[in-house]
Amino acid sequence: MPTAAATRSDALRNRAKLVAAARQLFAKNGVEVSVEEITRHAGVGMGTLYRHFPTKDELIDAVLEDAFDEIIGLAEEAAESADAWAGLTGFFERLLELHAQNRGVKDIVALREHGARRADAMRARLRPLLARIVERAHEQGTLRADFTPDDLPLIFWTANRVIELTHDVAPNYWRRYLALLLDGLRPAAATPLPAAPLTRAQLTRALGRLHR
Amino acid sequence: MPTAAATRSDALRNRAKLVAAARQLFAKNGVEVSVEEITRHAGVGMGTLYRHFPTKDELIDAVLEDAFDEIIGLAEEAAESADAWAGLTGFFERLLELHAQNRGVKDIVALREHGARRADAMRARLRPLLARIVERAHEQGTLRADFTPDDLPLIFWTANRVIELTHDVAPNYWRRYLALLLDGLRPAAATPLPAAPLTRAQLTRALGRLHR
DNA sequence: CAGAAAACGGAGTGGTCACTCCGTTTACCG
DNA sequence: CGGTAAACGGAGTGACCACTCCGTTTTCTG
Repeated sequence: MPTAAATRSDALRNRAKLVAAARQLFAKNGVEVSVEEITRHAGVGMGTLYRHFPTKDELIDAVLEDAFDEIIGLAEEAAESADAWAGLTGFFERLLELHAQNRGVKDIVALREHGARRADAMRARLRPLLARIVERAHEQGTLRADFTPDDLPLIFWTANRVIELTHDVAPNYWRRYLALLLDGLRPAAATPLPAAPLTRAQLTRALGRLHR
Repeated sequence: MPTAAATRSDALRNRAKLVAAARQLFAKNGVEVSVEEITRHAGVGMGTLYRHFPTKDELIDAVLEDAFDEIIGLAEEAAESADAWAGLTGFFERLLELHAQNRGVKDIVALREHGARRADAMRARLRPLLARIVERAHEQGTLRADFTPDDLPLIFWTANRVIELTHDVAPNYWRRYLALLLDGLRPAAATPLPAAPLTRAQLTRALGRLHR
């Protein structure tokens, strides 16, 4: 009776070393660090990396799994908040703090089609949570009525840009940007908007552009 | 009496062909088109390009000269507007329209240190004009008091990001974003901001990050 | 403890890019 | 025209990237 071959101990060890090295490097420099640098940090060869992960994106996916969970947690917490506006703004503050201290996070939303199983799953779980917060904020009259859940990526995209540009130089400047933008989302500030929100299909296609 | 050698006619012609080809390609695809593609479109060899322009950035600089002038023109027009708020918002609308139809424009602010003589000059001319508009809007009470001229790049940076991501898919979506953000800049919308504006030095360093 | 299967490492491949070098062609002057 | 300096073109260079291939080493099993 042929037992399904158990994974060898060195294989397990090396996989763990790779993930640990990648986690550290992604946090410091974003996912664009070269695979060569990752293997060097992990003390293994290129072949080892590509035996464990068919592609760099798959490694990214594996490394960012924790971050996925953390983000989902933030959204669940936000959805439970009695004050929907506070929940929404708090969610963005936390999410962007995460990005500010871990540059890998910014790419979570953006992983390429292929190695993005977990990222897709995360987005799918996130969507209804955020939709509910927006809906409840509308009901509570604390969010302008013409703002839709599909406008949310706008906040993430643009604040990420601010973080990328200013984090090394003024690590809290993004908070100023976020405050300015949020002030425009209050019902009292609303003036008629000149263009429609994105459709789901448009949003998906825009997501594809996130990679350079 | 040795006359200073007059430039040969073919050299002049080829230089013009290069600039024309680059202008067209930059507008359609942004400045990241390869030099090989530029020479192919111009119908000249690589050597010819690099005899006329010591570096790709110098070529970019030459090509975007017109756009520089156009932007300065927009700012002057805005500075003359009696209603400073209308001038400011109009300026950004026009500037971003320019970007939406000419992808090269987005890089104007960002040219690398070296081949950026003209870009630097443009920024230097732009700064006092924009500072005046902001000041007058403050006087007229149409812009929140805690918004400074050094916060203006925020609008450009973030709106550019929206254009890059959505232009092919929803060419006017950036207008929606701009409207949301501007609604946050009105005095009535203002809540206290959690972080200071960038200093001039910080701004300069952040500019350096614009190139990926 | 032996030998087969599994895992390893890292030089090598193929792609892209900006930029260079030099044999060939062209324009201009007398 | 004819000779010469200027300008030309494009294959080649080197740097970087993700990814592959295969001779060598390690682990585990009987």
